[in-house]
Amino acid sequence: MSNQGLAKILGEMAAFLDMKEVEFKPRAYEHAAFSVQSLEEGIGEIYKKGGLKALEDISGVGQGIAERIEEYIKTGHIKDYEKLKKQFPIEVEELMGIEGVGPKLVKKLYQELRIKNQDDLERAAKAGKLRGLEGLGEKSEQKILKGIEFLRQSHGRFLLGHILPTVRKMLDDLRGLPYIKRAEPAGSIRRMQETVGDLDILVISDMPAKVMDYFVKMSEVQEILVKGPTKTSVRLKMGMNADVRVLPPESFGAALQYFTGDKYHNIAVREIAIKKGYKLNEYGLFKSKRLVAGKTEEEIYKKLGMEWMEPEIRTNSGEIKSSFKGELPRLIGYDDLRGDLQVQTDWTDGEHSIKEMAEAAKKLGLEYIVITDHTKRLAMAGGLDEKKLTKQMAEIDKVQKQISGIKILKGSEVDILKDGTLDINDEVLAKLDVVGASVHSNFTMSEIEMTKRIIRAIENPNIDILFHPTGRLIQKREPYKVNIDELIKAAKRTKTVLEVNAWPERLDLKDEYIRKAIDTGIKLAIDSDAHDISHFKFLELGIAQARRGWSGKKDVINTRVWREMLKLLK
DNA sequence: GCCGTTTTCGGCCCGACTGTTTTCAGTCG
Repeated sequence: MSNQGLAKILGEMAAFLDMKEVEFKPRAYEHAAFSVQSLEEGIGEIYKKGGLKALEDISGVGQGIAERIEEYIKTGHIKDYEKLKKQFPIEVEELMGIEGVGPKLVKKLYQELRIKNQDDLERAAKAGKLRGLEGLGEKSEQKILKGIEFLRQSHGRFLLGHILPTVRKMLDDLRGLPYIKRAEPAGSIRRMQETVGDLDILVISDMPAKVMDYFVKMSEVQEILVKGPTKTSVRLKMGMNADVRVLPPESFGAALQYFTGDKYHNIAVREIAIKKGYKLNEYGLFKSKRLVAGKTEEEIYKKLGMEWMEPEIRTNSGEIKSSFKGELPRLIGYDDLRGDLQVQTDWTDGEHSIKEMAEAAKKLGLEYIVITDHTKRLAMAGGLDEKKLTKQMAEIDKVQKQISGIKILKGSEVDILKDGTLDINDEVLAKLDVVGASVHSNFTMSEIEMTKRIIRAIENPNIDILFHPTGRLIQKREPYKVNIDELIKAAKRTKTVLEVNAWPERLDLKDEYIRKAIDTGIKLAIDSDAHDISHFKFLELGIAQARRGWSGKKDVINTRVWREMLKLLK
């Protein structure tokens, strides 16, 4: 039993109900599936702790779906699901994953051609069997084959840190054109989500046709998917899809609003608009046919009785309520960091010397860095032992004398051993300015053991920060099993800072945990984990992560000058 | 089936583009 498994069943039920042309229920099951998918806690745990009531507290889960989830937890099956599956013995999610294939087509394909999965569909399309069906021609066949091909070679979503440079280059190019007055990214990129499905660009121009012609010929573009006067979609060479929409200036704020919030934020805002007697779309906020707001996002939110809110928090997770109350958080700004508390050098697995790293950090406007090379258990990285660490402290003193305008603090990324002890003795740790601790081994322990292990480590009075607290690598490695509530409690009790590691694959803590941590009153550190002079730029991603977790400047210790920052450590 | 900044009943987001159609259904975001 798993959240993923349950979410898949609920998602399939939504699709089956769509195929049966049942009204409204498909959306309800879809919503529930999405919520279950993004749950932090195991569904079994939630049920064990709070029963049916706790299940109903999940967004989009009411009495009916809660009972079916209970049935799933207790028996491993959902009868209603199995009934539907019997009617349609189809890999419905697999089929609908193909671009251009929806529930109606799946139904037709099954009823007419007994197509049950992607392989069946590919075979039928290649054999030219689809074109005979009502409403389908040769082009549909080709489109489906292309969609299957794309699905095979793409891994779906892209890491924000990997695509951001390309996106910014494209935006710069567009902004350089004389007939483009403004070009802004929207969607998950504007929200700075950790992964991005596609790129949405909004443009103001009097010459939409020229914009579209230019756009589809950009060097990043591989092929055109859709080309119209206001909307064009392409596939980029990097594998991601990109959309451009051209809008009149009086609608630009409305379009930004419309295309920035995630689906659930948008639905919620549009419903509020309806209740207040308006209609909200990408062209503006309308009272009957009259445009009442649209030029800026601010005026739209204001007309609806809300305050403008930062894109990063538009996920319908409390921001709308806060906005009505005028209690939106003041998020940490992208220029607020003064230092970086995790930096590796060529003393272990970094590329550059202490001096080179310090100079690069200074160039980026940082006031201080902490040198935190690995310790001896990480033999692979040439981890330092007590003797070498002591030697490095002397070296830092030496380098500090050669460089001004940046403070180099002494630190370490100490390994947390299997039993929660550390691989460097307390006497040496006590001499360092900042000590971070990390788990780099034995990832597969039970949750109880892992939680105990980490808590034991942070109980050490020398450990100031827990680095990359859950150990996940996005799309590569699951976080190790650790009870985050227990960990947060222990961090609070021991005054341990939790890291928001800004490495594109890590972004660890994740946003929900950041919110939990700061609600508990825990301080955070946003670190680049730089192993190279080019890695300090990752700090932006860490700040974005912190913003999505609603953190303010005051929650992050490295927004302070270094002397003040040190005072916040144990 | 869910849900409540007018609701515990009566609603449920909205428009662009495509392919196959002579007026629209399906899909997408």
